[in-house]
Amino acid sequence: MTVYESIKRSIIHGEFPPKMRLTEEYLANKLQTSRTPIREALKQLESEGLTVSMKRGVRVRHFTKKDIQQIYDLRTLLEGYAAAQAAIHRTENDLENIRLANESYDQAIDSYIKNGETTIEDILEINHQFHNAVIQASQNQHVYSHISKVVVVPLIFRSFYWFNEEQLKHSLDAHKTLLKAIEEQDMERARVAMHEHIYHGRDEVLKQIDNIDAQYSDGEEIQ
Amino acid sequence: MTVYESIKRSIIHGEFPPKMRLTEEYLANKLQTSRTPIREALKQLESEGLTVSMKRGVRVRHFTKKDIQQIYDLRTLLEGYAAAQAAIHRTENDLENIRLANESYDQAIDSYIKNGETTIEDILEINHQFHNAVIQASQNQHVYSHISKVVVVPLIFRSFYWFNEEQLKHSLDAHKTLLKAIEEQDMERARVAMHEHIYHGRDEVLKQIDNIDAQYSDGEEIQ
DNA sequence: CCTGCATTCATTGTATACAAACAGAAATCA
DNA sequence: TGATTTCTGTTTGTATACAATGAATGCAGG
Repeated sequence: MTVYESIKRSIIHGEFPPKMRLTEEYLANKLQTSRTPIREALKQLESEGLTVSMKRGVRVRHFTKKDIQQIYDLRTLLEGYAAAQAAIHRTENDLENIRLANESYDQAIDSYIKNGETTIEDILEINHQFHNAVIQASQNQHVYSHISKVVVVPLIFRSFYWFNEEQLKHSLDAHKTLLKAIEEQDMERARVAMHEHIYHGRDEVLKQIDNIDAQYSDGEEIQ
Repeated sequence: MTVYESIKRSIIHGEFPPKMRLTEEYLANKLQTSRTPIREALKQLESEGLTVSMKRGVRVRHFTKKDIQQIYDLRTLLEGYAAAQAAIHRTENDLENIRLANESYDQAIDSYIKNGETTIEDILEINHQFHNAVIQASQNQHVYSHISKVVVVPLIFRSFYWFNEEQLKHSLDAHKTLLKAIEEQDMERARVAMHEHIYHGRDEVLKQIDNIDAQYSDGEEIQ
């Protein structure tokens, strides 16, 4: 794992919480390396928006509720577009990949509900694979980099997630609707299916944020 | 000007042409600095997609015609969204900024046509200000970072641009239509106006690329 | 007690030395 | 001759020393 990936992981997993100051020496010590690779990694993280730098030093970015809303709006737009394009441009091979990811997702949720070995982390990962398969099928190489930027942020709130059986099944249904629309090359239905799917996720996350913690109100600004 | 800005500028202005290898020492020499700041800048540029790194070293990214098409599609999507949001959410202050930028644009084009002191570079800059004013009015802080990523790439082909009187006036009309839609809070008309505006630009750039140079065919891949 | 200034400390910015890795040339052997 | 290996030079990766710069602290004067 590179230095960059390691820091990113720590941010996403909440080990480095929002607003935490990241000094170079601290990170260098923690990751058993020198400051040079740390600085490079921090520059990358900053241009991806996961950190903010001030006159002196850099902090983990704090996202307000408003940020989450806006980021989800962009994600809806971008993934909706990807789904619509996938409906038109998908090859047979792409279709096969989406079907496979869909099956894995089906099984994972089944296993999770039946108290199998599957964890929430597994489900998130397989969900991610399904979405990636759709993006791949859109045949637009550039859309991926934009989507990955908006996908990461809500993961920071992962610890809040609470998936009940109903939500998971709802999500599975959404994937199936989407798959069908892409199979039938129905651009608009694909877009709408993706829109609804993501908006549903957005609502869930926002609800959780509201319930569990008040520190994400819009009042506070990113330092 | 920071090291990062300087390298970026050189890429955009074609001084560092596509596929050119950028060695750290060369850049350090050229910019009269050491390798450390150069490496940081290169990492940033890479995560913005302006360079590609190989096993050894980094090169200026080469964009094919297909890349340009896809990037313009994304720009259309994103700026169209920004325009629609601006129509709903713009404040009076935003409106004033857009109007001002529009006026500057009007004057600049007038001056350019009448062989005033205004250059194409000036017009590009003022056009940019107008678009930024619209993005600002959308009230979505995050959309800007995505748009700036897709706006930069076509600039690399700036040397191909050929603006005739007709095109400039067409562009000015488009801005005015957009401004009106935003004034009247007509979301859909704002979106459509922006879509058409950008698609027009896209067509022009693609036409120029076709005419002037054959090296951007899809066959070649980015090394 | 508060405000402005100076000193001190922590941390970042930059340069540079050295180690590691890769690419290309040269040499060796079949 | 052609393939494979070894050697060599160039360029990147990492560590570290030192310089520069904010931030914090304390002190003096109003």
